[in-house]
Amino acid sequence: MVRAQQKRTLETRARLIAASEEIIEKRGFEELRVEDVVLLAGTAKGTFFAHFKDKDVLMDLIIGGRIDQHLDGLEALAVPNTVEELVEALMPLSDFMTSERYVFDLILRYSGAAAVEEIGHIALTFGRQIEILERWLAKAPFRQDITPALQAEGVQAFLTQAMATNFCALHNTQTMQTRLMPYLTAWLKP
Amino acid sequence: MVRAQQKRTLETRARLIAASEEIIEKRGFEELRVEDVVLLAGTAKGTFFAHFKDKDVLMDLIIGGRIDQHLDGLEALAVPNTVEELVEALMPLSDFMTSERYVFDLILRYSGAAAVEEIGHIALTFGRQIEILERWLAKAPFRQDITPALQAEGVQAFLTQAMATNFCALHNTQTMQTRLMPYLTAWLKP
DNA sequence: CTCCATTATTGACCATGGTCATTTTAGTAA
DNA sequence: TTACTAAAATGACCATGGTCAATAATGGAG
Repeated sequence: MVRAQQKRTLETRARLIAASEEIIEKRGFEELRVEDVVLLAGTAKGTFFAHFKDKDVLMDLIIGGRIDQHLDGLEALAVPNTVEELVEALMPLSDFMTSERYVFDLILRYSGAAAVEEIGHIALTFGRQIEILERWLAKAPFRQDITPALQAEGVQAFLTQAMATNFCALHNTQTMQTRLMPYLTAWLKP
Repeated sequence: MVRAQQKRTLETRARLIAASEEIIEKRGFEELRVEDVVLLAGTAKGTFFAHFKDKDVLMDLIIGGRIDQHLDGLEALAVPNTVEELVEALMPLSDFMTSERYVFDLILRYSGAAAVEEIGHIALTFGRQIEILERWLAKAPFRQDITPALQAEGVQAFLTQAMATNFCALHNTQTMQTRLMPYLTAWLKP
C-alpha cells in the first residue's frame, strides 16, 4: 500500500531549500556547503540526501528556478524586431548564467537530461527558452529560408558560445552585446 | 640561487602520466583515482599534487593531448569543399569529445582559460581548432559576406551545441552527422 | 485508543581530492 | 670528500560530498 507524502516531509524540504537560498544569498552558489545547509535547517546530513539525490540536484532546482524567472521576464517583453533588441532582451538571462563560473558550468552540465526519466529543472528551462525564441523568430523579420525552430537553436548555440568566450581571460575584453551581435546578425539576417 | 630542474623530477612526472594513461586505458577517464595513479607510479600522494595543481590539470593535459592528435589528423586532410565533407572531417574529434560524459564536461570547463597566465592544453586546442577551420573556410566555396574567422567560430558553436544535444536523452535519436548538417548548411551556405 | 506498516530521520562512517610541515635527496662550492 | 642548501618527496591529516543500517515518527485500520 502506497501512502501519501507526509506534511512533515514537505516542511523539511522547504526548510532545506530556504536554508540553501539564505546561504547562497550571503555567500554565493559556489560557497554552499551541505553541512552548512543542514545546520541552518536543523536536520541531519542524511536527511538532505533523502530529499536530494546529491548536491547538484538541489542546485539544479534553485538555478532552474532563477532561470525560469528570467524566462518569465522574457515572455513579458514585446517581440524583438531587430537583432539589437533580441540581444538586449537576452542580457538579464545571460548575466545570471555567467554570474559565477560555478553556476555556468553547472548549467552546461545539466542543460541536457541524462535520462528521459530524470529531466532536471535546468534542462526544462532550455526547452522553454527554445520555445520562446521560436515564437519570437516566427514573428520577427529575419531570414525565411530556415524554420524558426532551427533559428532558435542557433541563437541558443551562439549565446552559449558567447558566454563561454566571455569567461575566457584571453577574450573577455568585449561586452556580451558586442560579442553576440555579429554572431546573431550573420545567423539571422536574410 | 635558482637551480635547474632535476632529472628525477621529469622521471617522476613521466611515471605519473604513464600510470594515468594506463588506468585511463583500462577503466576510462571517469574512473581515474589519484590514489590509484600514485600507487601504480610508486610515489606518495603529495608528490602528485607537487606536479599537478589538481586532478583536473592532469586531465587537461592528457585530454588536450588527445585532442591535439585529432587536430593533427584534421590538418592532414584535404580542404573540405562541401558541408558534408566538413561534417565528416569533424567526426573523429567529436567522437572522442563525447566518448564519456566526464570528458565532455571537462572539455567545456577548460575550453577557455580562466586567466591569461594559466592557459591550459584544452584551451590551446580550441584556439588551434579555430585556426584550422578558419584556413579551411577561407578556401571553401561557402558564404563570402562574413569573415572565415567568424564562420569558424560559428562552426565551433554548432559543434558544441550538437554534441551537448546528442548527450541529452530527449534528443539523442539522431546521429551527430544528421544533427550537425542542418546547422552548418544554414550557417555556411551562401 | 492501540497497533503497526510505512515513511522519514539520524549520525557514524566512508571515499576521494587536496594540504602542508617534515624529511630526504641531488648537486654544487670549498 | 664533505658540508651545505635548494628542490623534491613524503604521508599524516583535513574538507566535503555521499551512504546506509538503525531508530523514530506518522497516520490509517481495527
